[in-house]
Amino acid sequence: MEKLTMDKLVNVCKTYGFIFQGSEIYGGLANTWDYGPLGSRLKNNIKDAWRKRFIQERANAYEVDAAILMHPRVWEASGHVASFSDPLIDCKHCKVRHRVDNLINDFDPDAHADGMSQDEMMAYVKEHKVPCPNCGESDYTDIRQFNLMFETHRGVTEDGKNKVYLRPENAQGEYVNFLNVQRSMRTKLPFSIGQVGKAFRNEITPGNFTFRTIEFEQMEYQTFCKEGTDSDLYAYFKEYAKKFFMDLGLPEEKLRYHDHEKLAHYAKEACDIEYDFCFGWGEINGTHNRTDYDLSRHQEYSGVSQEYLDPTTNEKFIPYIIESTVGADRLALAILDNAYCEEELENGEIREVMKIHPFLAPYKVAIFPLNKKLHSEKANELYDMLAKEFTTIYDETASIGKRYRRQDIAGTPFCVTVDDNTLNYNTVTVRDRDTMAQEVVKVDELVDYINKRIKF
RNA sequence: GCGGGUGUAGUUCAAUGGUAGAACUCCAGCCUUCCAAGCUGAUAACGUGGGUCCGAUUCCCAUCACCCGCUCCA
Repeated sequence: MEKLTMDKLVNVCKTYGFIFQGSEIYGGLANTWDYGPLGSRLKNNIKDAWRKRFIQERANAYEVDAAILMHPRVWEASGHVASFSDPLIDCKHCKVRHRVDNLINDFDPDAHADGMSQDEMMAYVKEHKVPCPNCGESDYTDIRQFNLMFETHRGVTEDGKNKVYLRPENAQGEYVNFLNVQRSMRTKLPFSIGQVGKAFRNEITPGNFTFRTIEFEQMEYQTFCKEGTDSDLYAYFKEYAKKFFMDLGLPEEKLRYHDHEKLAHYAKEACDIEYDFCFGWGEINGTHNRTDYDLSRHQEYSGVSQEYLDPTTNEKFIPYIIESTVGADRLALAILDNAYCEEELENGEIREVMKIHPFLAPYKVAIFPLNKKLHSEKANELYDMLAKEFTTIYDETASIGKRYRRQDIAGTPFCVTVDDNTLNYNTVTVRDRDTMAQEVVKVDELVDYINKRIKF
Protein backbone atom coordinates (compact mmCIF):
# COMPACT_ATOMS: atom_id res chain seq x y z
CA MET A 1 0.00 0.00 0.00
CA GLU A 2 1.11 3.54 -0.66
CA LYS A 3 2.19 5.50 2.37
CA LEU A 4 -0.77 6.96 4.16
CA THR A 5 -0.99 10.73 3.91
CA MET A 6 -2.85 13.01 6.24
CA ASP A 7 -4.95 14.25 3.32
CA LYS A 8 -6.05 10.70 2.68
CA LEU A 9 -6.88 10.08 6.32
CA VAL A 10 -8.82 13.35 6.62
CA ASN A 11 -10.77 12.36 3.53
CA VAL A 12 -11.56 8.87 4.76
CA CYS A 13 -12.63 10.25 8.14
CA LYS A 14 -14.97 12.70 6.50
CA THR A 15 -16.43 10.29 3.96
CA TYR A 16 -17.27 7.57 6.44
CA GLY A 17 -18.37 9.68 9.39
CA PHE A 18 -15.40 9.58 11.74
CA ILE A 19 -14.38 13.25 11.86
CA PHE A 20 -15.69 16.38 10.15
CA GLN A 21 -14.26 19.86 9.94
CA GLY A 22 -15.72 22.09 12.66
CA SER A 23 -18.45 24.54 11.58
CA GLU A 24 -17.94 23.37 8.01
CA ILE A 25 -21.01 25.02 6.45
CA TYR A 26 -19.68 28.39 7.64
CA GLY A 27 -16.36 27.79 5.95
CA GLY A 28 -14.85 26.05 8.96
CA LEU A 29 -13.23 27.31 12.14
CA ALA A 30 -9.52 26.61 12.12
CA ASN A 31 -8.28 23.72 14.22
CA THR A 32 -11.66 22.60 15.43
CA TRP A 33 -12.99 19.21 14.44
CA ASP A 34 -16.29 17.47 15.07
CA TYR A 35 -16.44 13.76 15.71
CA GLY A 36 -19.13 12.12 13.59
CA PRO A 37 -21.20 9.04 14.37
CA LEU A 38 -18.29 6.63 14.00
CA GLY A 39 -15.64 8.91 15.45
CA SER A 40 -17.54 9.79 18.59
CA ARG A 41 -18.08 6.10 19.28
CA LEU A 42 -14.43 5.36 18.68
CA LYS A 43 -13.39 8.11 21.04
CA ASN A 44 -15.88 7.05 23.70
CA ASN A 45 -14.58 3.50 23.44
CA ILE A 46 -11.02 4.78 23.84
CA LYS A 47 -12.07 6.63 26.98
CA ASP A 48 -13.79 3.49 28.27
CA ALA A 49 -10.65 1.47 27.61
CA TRP A 50 -8.60 4.03 29.51
CA ARG A 51 -11.05 4.02 32.42
CA LYS A 52 -10.85 0.25 32.54
CA ARG A 53 -7.05 0.15 32.66
CA PHE A 54 -6.38 3.23 34.74
CA ILE A 55 -9.32 3.38 37.12
CA GLN A 56 -11.22 0.10 37.29
CA GLU A 57 -8.31 -2.32 37.21
CA ARG A 58 -6.09 -0.39 39.58
CA ALA A 59 -6.38 -0.31 43.33
CA ASN A 60 -6.88 3.09 44.93
CA ALA A 61 -7.81 4.88 41.75
CA TYR A 62 -10.71 7.29 41.56
CA GLU A 63 -12.23 9.38 38.82
CA VAL A 64 -13.43 12.95 39.16
CA ASP A 65 -15.20 15.25 36.75
CA ALA A 66 -14.15 18.74 37.73
CA ALA A 67 -15.48 22.04 36.40
CA ILE A 68 -13.76 23.49 33.36
CA LEU A 69 -14.02 26.97 34.87
CA MET A 70 -11.93 27.20 38.01
CA HIS A 71 -11.13 29.98 40.45
CA PRO A 72 -8.67 32.38 38.76
CA ARG A 73 -6.28 31.96 41.67
CA VAL A 74 -5.84 28.32 40.66
CA TRP A 75 -3.98 29.48 37.57
CA GLU A 76 -1.84 31.88 39.55
CA ALA A 77 -0.90 29.06 41.89
CA SER A 78 -0.21 26.67 39.01
CA GLY A 79 2.11 29.18 37.35
CA HIS A 80 0.05 29.44 34.18
CA VAL A 81 -0.84 33.11 34.52
CA ALA A 82 2.83 34.01 34.72
CA SER A 83 4.31 31.57 32.25
CA PHE A 84 1.52 31.21 29.75
CA SER A 85 1.61 34.83 28.64
CA ASP A 86 4.50 35.89 26.47
CA PRO A 87 5.25 39.43 25.28
CA LEU A 88 5.96 39.12 21.57
CA ILE A 89 7.07 41.50 18.84
CA ASP A 90 7.64 40.99 15.14
CA CYS A 91 10.56 42.35 13.20
CA LYS A 92 8.95 44.45 10.47
CA HIS A 93 11.97 43.94 8.24
CA CYS A 94 12.33 40.14 8.16
CA LYS A 95 8.97 39.19 9.75
CA VAL A 96 10.53 37.00 12.39
CA ARG A 97 8.79 36.99 15.77
CA HIS A 98 10.64 37.33 19.06
CA ARG A 99 9.89 37.22 22.73
CA VAL A 100 10.82 40.70 23.91
CA ASP A 101 12.25 39.57 27.23
CA ASN A 102 14.53 37.05 25.53
CA LEU A 103 15.54 39.62 22.95
CA ILE A 104 16.62 42.08 25.63
CA ASN A 105 18.31 39.48 27.82
CA ASP A 106 20.27 38.14 24.86
CA PHE A 107 21.26 41.69 23.90
CA ASP A 108 22.42 42.54 27.41
CA PRO A 109 22.30 39.92 30.16
CA ASP A 110 22.53 42.68 32.75
CA ALA A 111 19.39 44.42 31.51
CA HIS A 112 17.04 42.28 33.63
CA ALA A 113 14.11 42.34 31.26
CA ASP A 114 12.20 40.02 33.57
CA GLY A 115 11.66 42.90 35.97
CA MET A 116 10.47 45.34 33.30
CA SER A 117 6.92 46.28 32.47
CA GLN A 118 5.74 45.99 28.91
CA ASP A 119 6.24 49.73 28.33
CA GLU A 120 9.70 49.63 29.84
CA MET A 121 10.71 46.76 27.56
CA MET A 122 9.45 48.61 24.50
CA ALA A 123 11.29 51.76 25.59
CA TYR A 124 14.46 49.77 26.17
CA VAL A 125 14.31 48.21 22.71
CA LYS A 126 13.84 51.63 21.09
CA GLU A 127 16.47 53.40 23.19
CA HIS A 128 19.19 50.79 22.64
CA LYS A 129 18.14 50.01 19.06
CA VAL A 130 18.23 46.30 19.93
CA PRO A 131 18.94 44.56 16.62
CA CYS A 132 16.91 41.70 15.27
CA PRO A 133 19.05 38.56 15.71
CA ASN A 134 17.88 37.37 12.33
CA CYS A 135 18.45 40.40 10.07
CA GLY A 136 20.21 42.99 12.22
CA GLU A 137 17.61 45.74 11.68
CA SER A 138 15.83 47.35 14.61
CA ASP A 139 12.33 48.01 13.36
CA TYR A 140 9.64 46.27 15.34
CA THR A 141 5.89 46.18 15.79
CA ASP A 142 4.41 47.04 19.19
CA ILE A 143 4.49 44.41 21.90
CA ARG A 144 1.57 42.07 21.92
CA GLN A 145 0.68 39.78 24.78
CA PHE A 146 0.28 36.29 23.53
CA ASN A 147 -1.65 34.44 26.20
CA LEU A 148 -2.17 30.78 25.67
CA MET A 149 -5.08 30.62 28.07
CA PHE A 150 -8.57 31.20 26.75
CA GLU A 151 -10.31 33.91 28.71
CA THR A 152 -13.95 34.51 29.25
CA HIS A 153 -16.01 36.54 31.66
CA ARG A 154 -18.68 35.60 34.10
CA GLY A 155 -21.53 37.95 34.71
CA VAL A 156 -22.61 40.67 32.34
CA THR A 157 -19.73 43.11 32.59
CA GLU A 158 -16.44 42.43 30.89
CA ASP A 159 -14.09 43.92 33.42
CA GLY A 160 -10.94 42.36 34.78
CA LYS A 161 -12.55 41.34 38.05
CA ASN A 162 -14.82 38.87 36.34
CA LYS A 163 -12.20 37.28 34.16
CA VAL A 164 -12.12 33.49 34.25
CA TYR A 165 -10.08 31.05 32.23
CA LEU A 166 -10.99 27.92 30.36
CA ARG A 167 -8.64 25.39 31.90
CA PRO A 168 -5.42 24.88 29.89
CA GLU A 169 -4.90 21.50 31.57
CA ASN A 170 -7.13 19.23 33.61
CA ALA A 171 -4.61 18.38 36.28
CA GLN A 172 -5.54 21.26 38.59
CA GLY A 173 -9.04 19.79 38.90
CA GLU A 174 -7.51 16.73 40.48
CA TYR A 175 -5.07 18.67 42.63
CA VAL A 176 -7.66 20.96 44.22
CA ASN A 177 -9.70 17.87 45.05
CA PHE A 178 -6.81 15.92 46.53
CA LEU A 179 -8.08 16.25 50.10
CA ASN A 180 -11.73 15.78 49.16
CA VAL A 181 -11.01 12.49 47.45
CA GLN A 182 -8.62 11.29 50.11
CA ARG A 183 -11.11 11.92 52.90
CA SER A 184 -14.32 10.86 51.19
CA MET A 185 -12.83 7.64 49.88
CA ARG A 186 -10.93 7.04 53.17
CA THR A 187 -7.86 6.20 51.14
CA LYS A 188 -4.14 6.15 51.83
CA LEU A 189 -1.08 7.04 49.84
CA PRO A 190 -0.28 6.10 47.20
CA PHE A 191 -3.58 6.72 45.45
CA SER A 192 -4.61 8.12 42.09
CA ILE A 193 -7.16 10.57 40.79
CA GLY A 194 -8.03 10.40 37.11
CA GLN A 195 -10.07 12.70 34.97
CA VAL A 196 -11.28 12.69 31.40
CA GLY A 197 -12.16 16.07 30.02
CA LYS A 198 -11.59 19.00 27.76
CA ALA A 199 -8.85 21.57 28.01
CA PHE A 200 -8.26 24.68 25.91
CA ARG A 201 -5.12 26.39 24.65
CA ASN A 202 -4.98 29.44 22.46
CA GLU A 203 -2.02 28.16 20.51
CA ILE A 204 -0.89 28.88 17.03
CA THR A 205 -1.42 25.49 15.57
CA PRO A 206 0.35 23.96 12.61
CA GLY A 207 -2.46 21.63 11.75
CA ASN A 208 -1.89 17.93 11.24
CA PHE A 209 -5.62 17.26 11.51
CA THR A 210 -6.70 16.62 15.10
CA PHE A 211 -3.14 16.30 16.39
CA ARG A 212 -3.01 19.83 17.73
CA THR A 213 -6.24 21.67 18.30
CA ILE A 214 -7.29 24.62 20.41
CA GLU A 215 -9.84 22.47 22.24
CA PHE A 216 -8.82 18.96 23.16
CA GLU A 217 -9.58 16.13 25.49
CA GLN A 218 -7.15 14.63 27.94
CA MET A 219 -7.25 11.48 29.99
CA GLU A 220 -5.23 12.49 33.02
CA TYR A 221 -4.01 10.47 35.90
CA GLN A 222 -2.38 11.86 39.01
CA THR A 223 -0.79 9.55 41.51
CA PHE A 224 -0.14 11.03 44.95
CA CYS A 225 2.78 9.47 46.74
CA LYS A 226 5.45 9.98 49.33
CA GLU A 227 8.72 11.55 48.33
CA GLY A 228 11.23 8.80 47.72
CA THR A 229 8.73 6.51 46.04
CA ASP A 230 8.19 9.02 43.23
CA SER A 231 10.92 7.92 40.82
CA ASP A 232 9.87 4.27 40.93
CA LEU A 233 6.26 5.22 40.23
CA TYR A 234 7.40 7.50 37.45
CA ALA A 235 9.25 4.63 35.79
CA TYR A 236 6.31 2.33 36.36
CA PHE A 237 3.80 4.63 34.67
CA LYS A 238 6.01 5.12 31.63
CA GLU A 239 5.73 1.41 31.01
CA TYR A 240 2.10 1.15 32.05
CA ALA A 241 1.09 3.74 29.47
CA LYS A 242 3.11 2.06 26.74
CA LYS A 243 1.50 -1.29 27.48
CA PHE A 244 -1.92 0.37 27.32
CA PHE A 245 -1.18 1.60 23.80
CA MET A 246 0.09 -1.79 22.71
CA ASP A 247 -2.98 -3.51 24.15
CA LEU A 248 -5.06 -1.21 21.96
CA GLY A 249 -3.19 -2.44 18.92
CA LEU A 250 -0.47 0.14 18.37
CA PRO A 251 2.68 -1.79 17.36
CA GLU A 252 5.76 -1.43 19.52
CA GLU A 253 7.94 -0.31 16.61
CA LYS A 254 5.69 2.72 16.13
CA LEU A 255 6.09 3.79 19.75
CA ARG A 256 9.09 5.39 21.39
CA TYR A 257 10.03 7.24 24.54
CA HIS A 258 11.24 10.79 24.36
CA ASP A 259 12.82 12.21 27.49
CA HIS A 260 12.48 15.95 27.95
CA GLU A 261 15.69 17.89 28.06
CA LYS A 262 14.02 21.16 28.90
CA LEU A 263 11.79 20.58 31.89
CA ALA A 264 8.67 22.55 32.68
CA HIS A 265 8.64 24.74 35.77
CA TYR A 266 6.98 22.04 37.87
CA ALA A 267 8.81 18.95 36.67
CA LYS A 268 11.66 16.90 38.03
CA GLU A 269 11.44 14.19 35.37
CA ALA A 270 9.41 14.20 32.17
CA CYS A 271 9.06 11.73 29.34
CA ASP A 272 6.71 11.49 26.37
CA ILE A 273 5.59 8.47 24.48
CA GLU A 274 5.53 9.27 20.80
CA TYR A 275 3.70 7.50 18.03
CA ASP A 276 5.00 7.32 14.47
CA PHE A 277 2.18 9.16 12.69
CA CYS A 278 2.07 9.44 8.92
CA PHE A 279 3.40 12.99 9.37
CA GLY A 280 6.17 11.94 11.77
CA TRP A 281 6.64 11.22 15.45
CA GLY A 282 4.15 12.93 17.72
CA GLU A 283 3.45 12.88 21.45
CA ILE A 284 0.44 10.87 22.62
CA ASN A 285 1.34 10.51 26.29
CA GLY A 286 3.31 12.38 28.89
CA THR A 287 4.63 11.11 32.18
CA HIS A 288 5.79 13.80 34.58
CA ASN A 289 7.22 13.80 38.04
CA ARG A 290 5.65 17.04 39.27
CA THR A 291 7.14 16.70 42.75
CA ASP A 292 5.31 18.52 45.53
CA TYR A 293 5.26 21.69 43.44
CA ASP A 294 1.52 21.79 42.70
CA LEU A 295 0.20 20.96 46.16
CA SER A 296 2.74 23.27 47.79
CA ARG A 297 1.65 26.11 45.58
CA HIS A 298 -2.02 25.44 46.30
CA GLN A 299 -1.28 25.39 49.99
CA GLU A 300 0.51 28.71 49.63
CA TYR A 301 -2.15 30.40 47.49
CA SER A 302 -5.25 28.98 49.18
CA GLY A 303 -3.96 28.97 52.73
CA VAL A 304 -5.38 25.48 53.15
CA SER A 305 -2.93 22.85 54.32
CA GLN A 306 -2.38 20.17 51.72
CA GLU A 307 -0.40 17.96 54.06
CA TYR A 308 -1.07 14.28 54.39
CA LEU A 309 -0.81 12.55 57.74
CA ASP A 310 0.77 9.16 57.36
CA PRO A 311 -1.24 6.97 59.76
CA THR A 312 1.56 4.50 60.39
CA THR A 313 4.42 6.92 61.02
CA ASN A 314 2.42 9.99 62.08
CA GLU A 315 4.55 11.95 59.64
CA LYS A 316 3.02 15.00 57.97
CA PHE A 317 4.13 15.94 54.48
CA ILE A 318 2.98 17.29 51.14
CA PRO A 319 2.74 14.40 48.69
CA TYR A 320 4.62 14.16 45.42
CA ILE A 321 2.61 13.75 42.25
CA ILE A 322 3.32 11.52 39.29
CA GLU A 323 1.24 12.54 36.29
CA SER A 324 0.44 10.22 33.41
CA THR A 325 -1.62 11.95 30.77
CA VAL A 326 -2.94 10.68 27.44
CA GLY A 327 -4.40 12.87 24.73
CA ALA A 328 -7.74 11.32 23.83
CA ASP A 329 -7.89 13.00 20.43
CA ARG A 330 -4.29 12.15 19.68
CA LEU A 331 -4.78 8.53 20.66
CA ALA A 332 -7.89 8.36 18.47
CA LEU A 333 -5.83 9.79 15.61
CA ALA A 334 -3.04 7.30 16.24
CA ILE A 335 -5.56 4.45 16.26
CA LEU A 336 -7.04 5.60 12.94
CA ASP A 337 -3.60 6.24 11.46
CA ASN A 338 -2.50 2.74 12.41
CA ALA A 339 -5.78 1.02 11.52
CA TYR A 340 -6.26 2.24 7.98
CA CYS A 341 -4.97 -0.07 5.34
CA GLU A 342 -5.51 -0.83 1.70
CA GLU A 343 -5.36 -4.49 0.78
CA GLU A 344 -5.10 -5.74 -2.76
CA LEU A 345 -7.48 -8.63 -3.39
CA GLU A 346 -6.97 -11.49 -5.81
CA ASN A 347 -9.10 -9.77 -8.41
CA GLY A 348 -6.85 -6.71 -8.20
CA GLU A 349 -9.37 -4.54 -6.39
CA ILE A 350 -8.38 -2.45 -3.39
CA ARG A 351 -10.05 -3.21 -0.08
CA GLU A 352 -10.00 -0.36 2.41
CA VAL A 353 -10.07 -1.63 5.98
CA MET A 354 -9.94 -0.03 9.40
CA LYS A 355 -8.27 -2.64 11.56
CA ILE A 356 -9.39 -1.22 14.87
CA HIS A 357 -9.30 -3.28 18.06
CA PRO A 358 -12.79 -4.81 18.38
CA PHE A 359 -13.26 -3.12 21.75
CA LEU A 360 -12.75 0.25 20.09
CA ALA A 361 -14.78 -0.43 16.95
CA PRO A 362 -17.71 1.99 16.53
CA TYR A 363 -19.98 -0.89 15.51
CA LYS A 364 -19.27 -4.33 16.87
CA VAL A 365 -21.52 -6.17 14.48
CA ALA A 366 -23.35 -5.60 11.20
CA ILE A 367 -26.31 -7.66 10.13
CA PHE A 368 -27.24 -8.38 6.53
CA PRO A 369 -30.12 -10.32 5.02
CA LEU A 370 -28.60 -12.29 2.16
CA ASN A 371 -31.73 -11.61 0.15
CA LYS A 372 -33.80 -8.58 1.03
CA LYS A 373 -37.13 -10.20 0.20
CA LEU A 374 -36.50 -13.56 1.80
CA HIS A 375 -34.42 -12.74 4.83
CA SER A 376 -34.99 -9.19 5.98
CA GLU A 377 -37.72 -10.05 8.48
CA LYS A 378 -35.50 -12.57 10.26
CA ALA A 379 -32.52 -10.24 10.01
CA ASN A 380 -34.51 -7.48 11.69
CA GLU A 381 -35.39 -9.87 14.51
CA LEU A 382 -31.71 -10.62 14.98
CA TYR A 383 -30.89 -6.93 14.83
CA ASP A 384 -33.24 -6.29 17.75
CA MET A 385 -31.60 -9.10 19.70
CA LEU A 386 -28.03 -7.94 19.00
CA ALA A 387 -28.70 -4.24 19.48
CA LYS A 388 -29.54 -4.92 23.12
CA GLU A 389 -25.97 -6.18 23.57
CA PHE A 390 -23.76 -4.33 21.08
CA THR A 391 -23.63 -1.36 18.81
CA THR A 392 -25.18 -2.96 15.76
CA ILE A 393 -25.82 -1.76 12.22
CA TYR A 394 -28.28 -3.16 9.70
CA ASP A 395 -27.75 -3.03 5.94
CA GLU A 396 -29.87 -4.58 3.22
CA THR A 397 -28.91 -2.44 0.24
CA ALA A 398 -26.66 -3.39 -2.69
CA SER A 399 -24.76 -6.65 -3.02
CA ILE A 400 -23.48 -8.63 -0.10
CA GLY A 401 -19.89 -7.92 -1.15
CA LYS A 402 -20.50 -4.20 -1.13
CA ARG A 403 -21.99 -4.42 2.33
CA TYR A 404 -18.87 -6.20 3.56
CA ARG A 405 -16.74 -3.40 2.11
CA ARG A 406 -18.74 -0.72 3.85
CA GLN A 407 -18.18 -2.39 7.19
CA ASP A 408 -14.49 -2.93 6.41
CA ILE A 409 -13.84 0.79 6.31
CA ALA A 410 -16.09 1.42 9.32
CA GLY A 411 -13.92 -1.03 11.26
CA THR A 412 -16.80 -3.34 12.15
CA PRO A 413 -15.18 -6.59 13.30
CA PHE A 414 -18.12 -8.93 12.64
CA CYS A 415 -20.65 -9.18 9.84
CA VAL A 416 -23.58 -11.52 10.36
CA THR A 417 -25.49 -12.75 7.32
CA VAL A 418 -28.98 -14.19 7.55
CA ASP A 419 -29.81 -16.80 4.88
CA ASP A 420 -32.07 -19.83 4.35
CA ASN A 421 -30.10 -21.75 6.94
CA THR A 422 -31.08 -19.16 9.48
CA LEU A 423 -34.75 -19.79 8.72
CA ASN A 424 -34.38 -23.56 8.62
CA TYR A 425 -31.61 -24.38 11.08
CA ASN A 426 -31.20 -21.19 13.13
CA THR A 427 -27.59 -20.57 12.13
CA VAL A 428 -25.91 -17.51 10.67
CA THR A 429 -22.65 -16.87 8.84
CA VAL A 430 -20.23 -14.66 10.76
CA ARG A 431 -17.50 -13.05 8.75
CA ASP A 432 -14.32 -11.79 10.41
CA ARG A 433 -13.05 -8.38 9.30
CA ASP A 434 -9.35 -9.14 9.61
CA THR A 435 -9.16 -12.64 8.18
CA MET A 436 -12.23 -12.47 5.92
CA ALA A 437 -12.94 -15.99 7.16
CA GLN A 438 -16.54 -17.11 7.51
CA GLU A 439 -17.90 -19.24 10.28
CA VAL A 440 -21.32 -20.78 10.82
CA VAL A 441 -22.64 -19.90 14.27
CA LYS A 442 -25.84 -20.92 16.02
CA VAL A 443 -28.10 -17.94 16.66
CA ASP A 444 -28.39 -18.95 20.32
CA GLU A 445 -24.62 -18.69 20.70
CA LEU A 446 -24.14 -15.53 18.69
CA VAL A 447 -24.04 -13.08 21.60
CA ASP A 448 -21.46 -15.16 23.46
CA TYR A 449 -19.46 -15.60 20.28
CA ILE A 450 -19.15 -11.86 19.78
CA ASN A 451 -18.74 -11.03 23.47
CA LYS A 452 -15.71 -13.28 23.74
CA ARG A 453 -14.02 -11.57 20.83
CA ILE A 454 -14.49 -7.92 21.77
CA LYS A 455 -12.95 -8.08 25.22
CA PHE A 456 -10.33 -5.61 26.30
C1' G B 1 0.65 35.66 13.67
C1' C B 2 4.24 36.14 8.93
C1' G B 3 5.49 34.53 3.64
C1' G B 4 3.95 31.49 -0.57
C1' G B 5 0.20 28.28 -2.86
C1' U B 6 -4.88 26.44 -3.34
C1' G B 7 -10.45 26.85 -3.15
C1' U B 8 -16.20 23.89 -8.77
C1' A B 9 -21.39 18.10 -6.25
C1' G B 10 -19.83 13.65 -0.60
C1' U B 11 -15.00 12.40 -3.48
C1' U B 12 -11.72 12.97 -7.88
C1' C B 13 -11.55 15.94 -12.05
C1' A B 14 -13.49 19.19 -16.47
C1' A B 15 -15.38 23.60 -18.97
C1' U B 16 -16.76 28.85 -19.19
C1' G B 17 -17.04 37.03 -18.89
C1' G B 18 -23.69 35.04 -20.78
C1' U B 19 -24.77 30.80 -13.79
C1' A B 20 -21.56 24.50 -15.20
C1' G B 21 -20.16 18.42 -17.57
C1' A B 22 -18.37 13.56 -16.08
C1' A B 23 -16.77 9.34 -13.16
C1' C B 24 -17.14 7.14 -8.52
C1' U B 25 -20.10 7.48 -4.01
C1' C B 26 -24.96 8.07 -1.98
C1' C B 27 -30.55 7.34 -2.58
C1' A B 28 -35.01 4.73 -5.02
C1' G B 29 -36.54 0.65 -8.14
C1' C B 30 -35.47 -4.00 -10.96
C1' C B 31 -32.22 -8.11 -10.69
C1' U B 32 -29.08 -10.91 -7.50
C1' U B 33 -28.34 -17.01 -2.41
C1' C B 34 -21.76 -14.61 0.62
C1' C B 35 -16.83 -10.25 -0.82
C1' A B 36 -17.34 -2.89 -4.23
C1' A B 37 -21.68 -7.26 -10.63
C1' G B 38 -25.54 -5.27 -14.08
C1' C B 39 -29.85 -2.11 -15.70
C1' U B 40 -33.21 2.25 -14.94
C1' G B 41 -34.07 6.64 -12.44
C1' A B 42 -33.21 10.59 -8.84
C1' U B 43 -30.50 14.09 -5.64
C1' A B 44 -26.24 16.94 -5.57
C1' A B 45 -21.29 22.13 -6.56
C1' C B 46 -18.71 27.42 -8.42
C1' G B 47 -15.95 28.80 0.19
C1' U B 48 -17.99 33.82 1.92
C1' G B 49 -18.57 39.16 1.20
C1' G B 50 -17.66 43.36 -1.69
C1' G B 51 -15.98 45.83 -6.41
C1' U B 52 -15.53 46.39 -11.97
C1' C B 53 -19.07 45.10 -15.87
C1' C B 54 -25.30 45.16 -19.28
C1' G B 55 -23.81 40.47 -17.06
C1' A B 56 -18.66 37.47 -12.64
C1' U B 57 -17.78 30.65 -11.06
C1' U B 58 -14.21 33.20 -14.40
C1' C B 59 -11.09 39.71 -13.56
C1' C B 60 -9.87 42.79 -8.90
C1' C B 61 -10.08 43.45 -3.41
C1' A B 62 -11.14 41.62 1.33
C1' U B 63 -12.29 37.56 4.35
C1' C B 64 -12.53 32.38 5.75
C1' A B 65 -10.57 27.54 5.30
C1' C B 66 -6.88 24.09 3.71
C1' C B 67 -1.61 22.88 2.10
C1' C B 68 3.91 24.11 2.34
C1' G B 69 7.67 26.93 5.05
C1' C B 70 8.56 30.00 9.51
C1' U B 71 6.77 30.98 14.36
C1' C B 72 4.36 28.91 18.74
C1' C B 73 3.73 24.39 21.66
C1' A B 74 4.98 26.57 30.01
